[in-house]
Amino acid sequence: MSSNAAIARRLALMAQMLDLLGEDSFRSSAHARASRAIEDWPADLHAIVRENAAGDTAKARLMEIDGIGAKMADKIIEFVRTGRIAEGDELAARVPQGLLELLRVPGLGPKTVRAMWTELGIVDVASLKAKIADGSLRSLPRMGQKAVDKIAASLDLLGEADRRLHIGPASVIAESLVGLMKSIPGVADAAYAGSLRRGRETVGDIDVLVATGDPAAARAAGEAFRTMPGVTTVLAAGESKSSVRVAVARDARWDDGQSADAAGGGQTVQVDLRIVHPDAFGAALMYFTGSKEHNVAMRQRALSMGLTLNEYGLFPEDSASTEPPQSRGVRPIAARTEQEVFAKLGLPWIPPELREGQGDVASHVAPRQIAELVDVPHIRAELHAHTTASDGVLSIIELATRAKARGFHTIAVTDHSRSSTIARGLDSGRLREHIKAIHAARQQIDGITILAGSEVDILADGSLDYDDDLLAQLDIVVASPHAALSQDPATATARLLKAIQHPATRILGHPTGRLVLRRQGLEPAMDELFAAAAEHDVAMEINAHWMRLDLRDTHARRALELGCMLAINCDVHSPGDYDNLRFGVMTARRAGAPAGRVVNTLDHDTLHKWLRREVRLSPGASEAARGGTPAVAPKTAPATAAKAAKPRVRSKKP
DNA sequence: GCCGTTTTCGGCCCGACTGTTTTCAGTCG
Repeated sequence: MSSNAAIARRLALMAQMLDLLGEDSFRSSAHARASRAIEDWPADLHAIVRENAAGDTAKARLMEIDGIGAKMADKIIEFVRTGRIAEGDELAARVPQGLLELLRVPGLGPKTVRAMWTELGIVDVASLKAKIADGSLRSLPRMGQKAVDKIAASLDLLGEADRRLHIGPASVIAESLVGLMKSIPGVADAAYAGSLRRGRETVGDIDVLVATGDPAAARAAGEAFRTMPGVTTVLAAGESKSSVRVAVARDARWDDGQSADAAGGGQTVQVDLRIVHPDAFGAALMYFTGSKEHNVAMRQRALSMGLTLNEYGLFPEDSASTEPPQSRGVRPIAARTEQEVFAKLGLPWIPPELREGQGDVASHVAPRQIAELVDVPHIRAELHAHTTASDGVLSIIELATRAKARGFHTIAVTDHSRSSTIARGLDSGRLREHIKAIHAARQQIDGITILAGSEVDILADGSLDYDDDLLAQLDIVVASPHAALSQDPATATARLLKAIQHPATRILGHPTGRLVLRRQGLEPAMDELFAAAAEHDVAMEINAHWMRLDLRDTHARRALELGCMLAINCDVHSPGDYDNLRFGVMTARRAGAPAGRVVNTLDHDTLHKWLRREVRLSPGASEAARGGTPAVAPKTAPATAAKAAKPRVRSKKP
């Protein structure tokens, strides 16, 4: 767990314990909000506290984060210095820790769990099961047999509900469902929303929106949704909202048997369907895309303009009425498209990837920066691909043909180096032959340049896996860590720095080696890597495979701030891997990356000059700051290099 | 516990669904 995640988790637990104790709910939500703010914060809070040894400086820096006030900053500092938060320990002493597990049961919230605890002495899953068995759970207020049955069923699925799903398989489910909905007569439109649309690397559920003004079509859509293939449970079935759980297909390449649960069953994911009128589709899409923080900020912005915003549209605010405007027949000012709602709020259309509530609604998101954000059509080259020579399934020609069909001008063949024995890495002799084969393939296909490269292992000591003479013969070297991924941070930092400094290295491939939801990977000092990469003009890769997404969004944002170039590569092993490009692009967009900072968007000549080190592209930290990237700065720039990049979003206390 | 172009006190987003109720509390997103 990264250090920010540890702090975030502690504060989230405190929020839950406050709830269970029946304390002020706003105090609880303040802790929950702080937790979310920290979890997504791009800079390492431990570093901020350590680097600002004077307590007041660290505190001031922390308080620049939206949602962190004086007391929360003190708690963070205390946690960094001692590994504990005294107030959290006191709460933990008052709350049976088994109750926290109960909060994860779908349908059980703090009020109910608190009642179970105080009325019936339930303190954990076991005692809850006992009270269900002896029938005493029914004695709680508003606790009927149906509710008891539901809780009993949920208990069996405990742990499943909060398992997150990779963006790759989630997209497959969402897109097939959107297709199904659009095929229903009378359905005007359908789209997925939620964290999937924002391009988060994992999602907790899938939200799909259907637009229709026809009640019969609405009923048909709901029915089709609840009976589609893969549905294991129907959780809710209303007129405008249904929820189901759907079985997730397993992925052969990454399936190591661990994804099945103890009972041998597969993973499921919750899918929510909302049916709205076409006239309100934009407002609904906006609402269900989130994030929660973004929505709160948007609503607050609306209120400050004398308007009120909900999933039915943007309305004039009428504080005299308690009934919502759409129920009173008030016509919305804007509702049909997202664009018009943003416009009426005086904002440019903010791409979903930037709607994380980190200042995106505040005034400093410039239309120009949004326009410059990298997008899939900008990508003109794939610089990390494998063939049958190592662990790919395509030949050189097949690889190039598919790249050309996508409109790419360059494809780099980068098979594994000799130390990656499991991936059939090439020894020096095979690599020499492979280079010849690539040169021969060039003669067989027009309209695309095939580069002879290698994905060279960064060995545990930071040296590269071939000798310098051989490396010098390659058109491109992607240097990547594959083994020794449990090194301590200091060793990992030195290792990767050495690889960046090697004159042959052009791209640092999947820099941490993490696998999403599977493996933590290396935890080097990212700022040091990015500074070195900017200096040596090495591009930092965003590996687009949904299992890797390495660099992750927050790291990529930091890399841009420190003046690095990025590379977005599919790490192609099979034909379908080219389709992962969008996940890498979304990750880059979440980092605020302009197309001009991604080497894969370069025209042919510039790219090849860069590969030959005839031009330098990395702007470096000071230039990057002047360039105003990334598109959305956090509330304040998290560390020194970016401090000059942006004015503060808004100053808090003087 | 946080926050401020209504503010340093008094607010804090808003609606659907469920299951339990004859009008609503709790959960969820």
